[in-house]
Amino acid sequence: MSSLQFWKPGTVGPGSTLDRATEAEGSVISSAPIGAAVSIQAARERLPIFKHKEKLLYCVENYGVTILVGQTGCGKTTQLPQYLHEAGWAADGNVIACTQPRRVAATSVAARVATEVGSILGDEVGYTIRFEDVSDKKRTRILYLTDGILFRETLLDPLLSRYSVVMIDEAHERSVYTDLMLGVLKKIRRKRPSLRVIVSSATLDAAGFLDYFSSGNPPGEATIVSLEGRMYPVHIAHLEQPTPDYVAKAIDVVWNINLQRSSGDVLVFLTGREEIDRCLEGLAELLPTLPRGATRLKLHALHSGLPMDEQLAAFEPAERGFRKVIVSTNIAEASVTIEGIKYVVDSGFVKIRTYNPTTSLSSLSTIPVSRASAIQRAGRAGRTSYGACYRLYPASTFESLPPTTQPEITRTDLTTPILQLKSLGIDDLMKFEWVSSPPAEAVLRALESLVASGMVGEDGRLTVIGEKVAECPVEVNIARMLFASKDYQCGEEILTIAAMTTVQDVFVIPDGAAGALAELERRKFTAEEGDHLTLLNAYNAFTRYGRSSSWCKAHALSFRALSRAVSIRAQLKKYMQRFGLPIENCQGDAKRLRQCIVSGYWRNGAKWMADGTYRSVRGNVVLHVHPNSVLFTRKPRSGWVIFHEMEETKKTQIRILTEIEPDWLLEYGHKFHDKRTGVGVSVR
DNA sequence: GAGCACTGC
Repeated sequence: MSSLQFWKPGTVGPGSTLDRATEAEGSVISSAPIGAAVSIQAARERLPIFKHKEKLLYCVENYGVTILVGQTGCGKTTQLPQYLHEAGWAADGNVIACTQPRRVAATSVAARVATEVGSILGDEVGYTIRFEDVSDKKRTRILYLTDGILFRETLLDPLLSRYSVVMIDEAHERSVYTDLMLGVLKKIRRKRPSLRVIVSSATLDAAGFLDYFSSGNPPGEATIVSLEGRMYPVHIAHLEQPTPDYVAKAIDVVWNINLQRSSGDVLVFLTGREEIDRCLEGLAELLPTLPRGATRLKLHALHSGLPMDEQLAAFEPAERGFRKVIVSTNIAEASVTIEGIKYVVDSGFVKIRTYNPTTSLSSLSTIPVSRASAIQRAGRAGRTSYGACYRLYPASTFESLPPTTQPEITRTDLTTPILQLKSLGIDDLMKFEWVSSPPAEAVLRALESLVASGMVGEDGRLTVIGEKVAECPVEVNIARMLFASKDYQCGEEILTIAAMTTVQDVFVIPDGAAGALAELERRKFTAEEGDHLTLLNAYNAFTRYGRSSSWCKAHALSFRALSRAVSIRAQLKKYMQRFGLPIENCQGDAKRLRQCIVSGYWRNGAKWMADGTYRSVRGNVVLHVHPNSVLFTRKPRSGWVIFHEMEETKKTQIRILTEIEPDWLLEYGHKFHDKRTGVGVSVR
């Protein structure tokens, strides 16, 4: 067993967030004309330090766009909206909006600010997230919402006329909706210059946002505000040599931290469930060799696939005499904060989903993290006291990492975003000002698929059904299926299937012997026809047995997923009623149901092969059935299926399958054949 | 015959 002696001490470079974190608390406020002050570092050096919040107000009041740099904990999210309120920005019925990429952030921040203001949550201060609107249309002055909700609001009110200020918080995370919102806000400000925009980021790439808003606009002035957060210094150490196996190295390092370093919990960043389990097994094997008198270890896994109670267990403080070790995915980088972490072990890798528009395949691959991510991970060690971060790669590797992660909009399926942009009247997508442009191929393929599915006409404009589908908060294929349910008289069941395919991880599979048990439980719901109907059975059983969490546990179902499906179903039901779609029961006619599913997913047909794999109708790709499918072990009687989605991991896998008749595919293939190549679906 | 990073409407 090696010791920690080989660690080469080092610090993060000047100008990085961590470096600045060691500075005294206080706020730096700067203002400079657009174009002149593109460098935030330069602006910081030039400009005076103010400690009075009035100065902050002044800056925002005078200029249209504000770029805000401040790391977690500096109070930008909670304080700035309050300053704006005090300064009168919420007068005359105006609302100050602050967007968050995640639901938990929107709710928890709103609760805190409501307390600080001395108001009841939902009165002067409120929040809006999907399924939950805790705000008052007349009384709420400061509103926290998810960026997805605000984007949806632009579909109804294209100028966002109820807001005087929109603050896009955590913009550095660059979620799809953050990027779409920024694009739309730039457009809105041309028509309504009185709308103030604040873009808030924890990393220094914020200067890019300033460039974005200033380009193509008449000369004006923008403001750069920089707030310093309160954080403790974190000592950074790198490996001298790269390691061939970072999981083994992580085990080694955690073990040595425990033997050689003072008390404090350890957080390990790995990429996925498999690595986490391997790391925890390795540590568990070492436990019997722990010297007498050494601190004992309490081991926790943390990833989104775990049931809620197991996730929460990782947040509980360890018992006296124990050191907590949490082995986590990227979920601990930004989504959750764990108190008491003093040591971070960073593999330097992350699993990321990318979409290939040419093959319409999304794949999950392990890639090196960005420098911004590595800094963010290290920062997790310095929230309650000084800490240390052990990077399982050399310092030279850190320097060669990309500065930031590729924005999601550049590596995702654009079908839904483009449908929504068109609904906003943005028809010429080549002229839309993206913060980061997605690949042209991705835009073209998305347009093609919208034309093929009848959402967009040959003129490039939305069709009547396209307008309606754009309003529905589901993907296009599901919306098509909902609309088709009128013809097949099965709205009630299709509504459930739509909700159940939207949530993931319905069937819980515990490890080991319990896994086999879960498999047996799942068979109770199995429908011969395939996974869609199996999901329908599970949902119906869930509601029949009182939506109880203990019932779910006994039947290896995820209570969280099913509860979410109930909410989504209720929301989609409202849309169906609004569009005058009947919600009829199919009277047990599974054939009608399956035909209705094909109406949305006819492009996802596949043919069974003798070796147990499938071939896709489009492209003749070799497909493997996901082990979770009820058709994993069975040949479909007709030899044909349609599937909900395909994904590339080690192999190309298809999930959620239903057996169909091949001529159903032909029916839709003729109706909506591929306009570009002139080739329809061939079923032979 | 075997597996899924994380969000959001």
